[in-house]
Amino acid sequence: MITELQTITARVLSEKFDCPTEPSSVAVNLTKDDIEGDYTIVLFPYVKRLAKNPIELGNLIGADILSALPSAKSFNVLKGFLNISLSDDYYKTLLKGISEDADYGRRSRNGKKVMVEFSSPNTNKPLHLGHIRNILLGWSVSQIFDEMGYDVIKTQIVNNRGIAICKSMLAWSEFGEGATPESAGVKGDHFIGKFYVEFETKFKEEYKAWQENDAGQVVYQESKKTDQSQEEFFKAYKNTYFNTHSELGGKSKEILIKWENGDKDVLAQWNMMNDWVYAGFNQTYENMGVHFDSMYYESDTYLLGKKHIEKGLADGVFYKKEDGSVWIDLEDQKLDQKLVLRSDGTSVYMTQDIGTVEQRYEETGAERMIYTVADEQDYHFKALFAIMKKLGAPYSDGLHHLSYGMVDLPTGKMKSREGTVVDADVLMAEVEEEARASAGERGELSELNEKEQEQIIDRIAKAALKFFILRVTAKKRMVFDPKESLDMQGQTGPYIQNAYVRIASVLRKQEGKIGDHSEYIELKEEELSLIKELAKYPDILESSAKHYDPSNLANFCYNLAKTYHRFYHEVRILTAETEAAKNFRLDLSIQVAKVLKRGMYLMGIEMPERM
RNA sequence: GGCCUCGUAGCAUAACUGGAUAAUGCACUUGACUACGAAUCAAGCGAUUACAGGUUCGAAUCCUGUCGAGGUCACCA
Repeated sequence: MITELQTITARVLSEKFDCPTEPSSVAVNLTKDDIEGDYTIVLFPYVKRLAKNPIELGNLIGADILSALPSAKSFNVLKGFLNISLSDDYYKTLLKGISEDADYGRRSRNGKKVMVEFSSPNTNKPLHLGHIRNILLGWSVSQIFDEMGYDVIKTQIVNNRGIAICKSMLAWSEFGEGATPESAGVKGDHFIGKFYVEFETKFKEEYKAWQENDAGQVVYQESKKTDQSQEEFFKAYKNTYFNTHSELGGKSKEILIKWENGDKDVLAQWNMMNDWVYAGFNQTYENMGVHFDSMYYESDTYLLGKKHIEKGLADGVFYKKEDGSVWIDLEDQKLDQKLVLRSDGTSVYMTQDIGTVEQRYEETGAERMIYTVADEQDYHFKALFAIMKKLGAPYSDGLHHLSYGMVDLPTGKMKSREGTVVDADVLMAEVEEEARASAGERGELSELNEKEQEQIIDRIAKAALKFFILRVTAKKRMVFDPKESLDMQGQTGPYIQNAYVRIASVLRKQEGKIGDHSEYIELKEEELSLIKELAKYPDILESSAKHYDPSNLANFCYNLAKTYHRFYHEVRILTAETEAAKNFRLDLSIQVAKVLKRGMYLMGIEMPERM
């Protein structure tokens, strides 16, 4: 419809006013709610160019549109805006189209592959609120791309190596007394996380004791800067202490070296402990309703990329310093000089990422790759993509960093050191408890068996949590109030589910097939609004994919549900004035339910049939 | 300090990506269950879109400056 209006307007302007205009340059918007009309053409640009009265110009164009476009019913001109109203018949046809399309909004397969990376946890800590946002975004964007016709490969890279995991291993060996997640009755990831924390605690004690004894004091007196307090000095010295003096630090580094040398015992312990963690993660993923198509482990990828460095050196993309380290100059992109290989020839983070991208492209042929990573890494990905472009990677334009803002608590930032991290499992359990309580109060589920009740409660709880997070524009930093995520009323996931449940309930009471409604001609305001809302859906999907942002879709689902709730209050369905009206409203309700269910599904939210 | 984000009612978020009188929810005040499900609906209260300039017919949105918040500037990942 928009293109038709653009074409006609451009033609009128070109032919009648000798004002050549590109159809695509004509601004056509949906008319504001409180103004009569459906589509609005913005006339200001032409008013100026033609030095014409906007009302006059609008009337002329409007008249032409009316005669050229059968579905146009009337028009009005307000200031420089030409508002076109479309006929009820047009909207009935629109509904018919939606009704006949079982996969409304879904595009046919385009044969292109896109790889979406998300979650990407460390194996020494359980998942937390930040991961939840990451996972929901990654999952949802994956689903939306799938809906847009892509073949999507959902993947994650697990950071399962390095000094951090060695700390957990050491703590387990020293203080674990052979315990396992099973014997302790703790989920594997939490079990390991506990040992990581224990390491840090013991290390802190050790460091503190050292500071107070002679050895520490000597170092302080010898190495301090002038005017540096003891406290400041030791804070800054912590890493050096870990690397040079600490017994615990030495032991964990020893483990790391053994790991790198392929020591059998160390690898066995590492495998065992990682398996515990993976099992824990998988439980959380399952609870969140997500899964992955492929996995990458840093232990496999951390050496990748070196050969690309060599090739880049040969091609003159990189340069070598005297000490043997390899760099790239990105100053032409307003980025800095960036290290890509250490002087001892070992990899850095960037080396590894270069290697991993190349590997993924070789393995899958994906021409687009989306990295779901928090915005603190904006710089890193800018640099990575710039490097890939300079290396001449054919897919470099298809690389995208799905950067999202950190999640803050009402009390401020989440800090693991201060114990203010919101654990993913704990949070989900809390929301579930709240959903159970409200369901219990309402009593609608009492006739169902326990298993059915639990499934519904689970869906309501997940809807509340997921919608709460996904409705916020991805790149924006957001404040997460755990209390508000427990809300089930107002602008929430359960509100949307409720609209669906109402429809399901009406349909249960309707007996027999829904008949014809072609006789129902004059549509009510509430019915028209619903069709207009439904008609937006394909555009919403497209823009969500274009901007890598499910929040469009989330807000759309809310608006559709809201429009339906209003319709439901204003209009009788099963006891409608005529049979045709009843059939029409049933059809309309079914389409709303269909779109709500699909839209929410794309965000990983399931609809209950009752609640 | 350089670079990158972001400042919208008490709070949390929208605004079709430059369009009309800045929208929604929470909270607060009212009203609507003998009604196809009240996790709902209707009405009210609440904003100089951080501030100051500029561009434009038109700015929350673009440009400049100021103030404020965060991130990042590792031979860590």
